[in-house]
Amino acid sequence: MSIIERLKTLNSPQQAAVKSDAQHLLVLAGAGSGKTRVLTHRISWLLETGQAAPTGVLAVTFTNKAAREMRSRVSELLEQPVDAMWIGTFHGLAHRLLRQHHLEARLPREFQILDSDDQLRLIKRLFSELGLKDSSLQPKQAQYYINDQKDEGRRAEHIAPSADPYEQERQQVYMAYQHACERAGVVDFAELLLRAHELWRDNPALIKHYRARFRHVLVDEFQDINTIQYAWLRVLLGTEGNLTVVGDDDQSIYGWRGAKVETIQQFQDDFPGAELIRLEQNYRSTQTILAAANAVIDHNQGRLGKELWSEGAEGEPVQLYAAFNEQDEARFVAEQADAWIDSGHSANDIAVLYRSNAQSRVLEEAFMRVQLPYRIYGGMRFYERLEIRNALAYLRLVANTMDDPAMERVINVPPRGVGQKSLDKLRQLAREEGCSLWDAARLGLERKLVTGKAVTALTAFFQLLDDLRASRHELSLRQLMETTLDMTGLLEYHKAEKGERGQARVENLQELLGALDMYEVPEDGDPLTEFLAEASLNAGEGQADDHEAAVNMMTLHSSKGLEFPLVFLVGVEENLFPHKMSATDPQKLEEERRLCYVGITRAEQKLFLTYAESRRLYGQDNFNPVSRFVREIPERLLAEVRLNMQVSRPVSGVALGQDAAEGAIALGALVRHPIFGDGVVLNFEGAGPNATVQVNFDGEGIKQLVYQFAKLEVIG
DNA sequence: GACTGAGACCTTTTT
DNA sequence: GGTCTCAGTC
Repeated sequence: MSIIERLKTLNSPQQAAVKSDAQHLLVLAGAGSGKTRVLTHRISWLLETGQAAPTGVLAVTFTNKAAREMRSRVSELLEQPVDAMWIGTFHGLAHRLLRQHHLEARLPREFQILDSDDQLRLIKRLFSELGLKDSSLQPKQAQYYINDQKDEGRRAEHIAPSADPYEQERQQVYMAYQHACERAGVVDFAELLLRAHELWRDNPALIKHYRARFRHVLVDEFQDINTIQYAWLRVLLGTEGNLTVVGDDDQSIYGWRGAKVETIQQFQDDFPGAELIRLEQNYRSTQTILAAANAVIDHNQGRLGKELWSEGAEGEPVQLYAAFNEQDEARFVAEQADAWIDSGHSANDIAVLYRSNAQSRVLEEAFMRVQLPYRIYGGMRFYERLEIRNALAYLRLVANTMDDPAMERVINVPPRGVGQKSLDKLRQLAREEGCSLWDAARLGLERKLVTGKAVTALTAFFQLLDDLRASRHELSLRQLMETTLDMTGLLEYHKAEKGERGQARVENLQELLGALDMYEVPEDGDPLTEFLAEASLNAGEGQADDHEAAVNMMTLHSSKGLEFPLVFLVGVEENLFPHKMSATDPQKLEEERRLCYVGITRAEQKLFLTYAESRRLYGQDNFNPVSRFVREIPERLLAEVRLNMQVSRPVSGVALGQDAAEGAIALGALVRHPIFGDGVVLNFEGAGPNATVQVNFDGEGIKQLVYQFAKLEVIG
């Protein structure tokens, strides 16, 4: 298809965005408005009109998935591979730069990437070294602190000393952590970005080269950008570079990990004269669903402003179901999903979205009960599994003996008799000598600091690793890994684990061997180093999808970017959604609202909102009112689902009250009390004249009433 | 080094 | 309520 023909498939704002010759362009792309289409068409437009060479384009995303999709769609449009183009994630591109310029970046050639888990382990170790074991500061918090600082571009030595002891400890850990990373030649995720920024900022010749090269920079999901990523881009752009950003301030939901909505909101202040194009026509949802989404997000302040519209069908009202507890809610969702599938739809077309992972359990049970297949997004990913990390840690040591986190991980896995005592001695020695744990272990052997079992164990360990290191370039990656698994006994060790766990681990290790077989060795760079980096940067999708059709269950966060004909948004209750952690802070509350907007706009045809009058969470019963977000949806768009059925009791073995049995009043019924007003029936106790009823009254809370005196009027 | 019990934790997640 | 971590014991 020619460029002209292709442009005709776009609507007019989309065309304007593709063809714009503004130096700085902000495309405000609402949910389902063809954001990726615009981005990919714009890249191919720039190339085909000769405004840019393939080597002159830098396109950045946040996830590997998005990067892959962009690459394949651009390649499809251009009908040729686009290998010359730099399309990737912020971390991936930063990594590429640092490899190419490791000298200027003051990094060892074979630096390795430290992922979150190893980062935390390292911090824990530093805690004991620094004597912070009993501190009120937790290793996890220190980890967040360090990453936050790096995301803001702050180095430990640049932070002004604080008088606050707690703050001092955090700074102390940051400092020690940084030194440990440098010694080991490892770089964490945030460090990739920070280093890449410093690399460009501090090397005028280098940045001059890249500025001349990347004349066109394009950024996807710009609302998710953090401080250091933005700084990195701005260094690259200088005054001459062309920048296109695509994003939606209403879908900014990652503020809690450093993303700054303000950056997109103030784009036109940073780049005066920037062109702003809004994509507001939605190709995904019914008009009713869009109206609901618009109504909710309209309650936020400081938006760039945008109103989604559609030429599509008006569609059904949004269904609202008031369950009386979380069991009932889950049962309702499972039954509705089942009915929809029975009417000829695929389970794949259904999504159940929740605010927090803790909610998934009850839903899973309900789905199992009606025997509906489901699949849960998120969770442990391939390269995060223990056995995989153990195996890769050996390879990391083969690549770089300075890698202390790797050494710590495998020095006694599988157990070979280097216990806590010996290990402590070796750590101590490493500290004294200022050397790696590897070298310390060598020294320890020489100086006979370790005894008995540890001596034979370490001798064998070094023999093995030296052999592996020597044969590293003769063997393929697979052979190297196979030999490692075999000689270290790691495979045997995991095989011996009891139950299905052992078997699953062995299977995963075999899959790892398969992955090494399939790995395409890059033209430049060392295969092993490149593979290890790839494993960290692209930890792998969730569990491999079996090809059976299944209902999709996931958090609202992981639903961003996806769409489904039928969506259940469950647990729309105050304290759960918006989450109580966000209730007091207006900024956080707005982010929750954006999360709600994201959730609603996932739905194409039909949307259910459900909430529970009573919810058991962390072993406690909670009675939360319906979420404010529901109340922000105009009533004309909502339809309350009333089930014409007997609601089963959650607690077994307690007889229903006499009157209840007669049908005068049911669990979940709406009742009116002369004094307390309206409420919902939560529970019955006992039978006969002394039967009591528990009612959750609006504004009054929960009351226990003796039924025969309560003068309750059933109103729904 | 494996097992056990007490205690702490409990929002969202990518790279 | 469930899970995970850590310290203590065999």
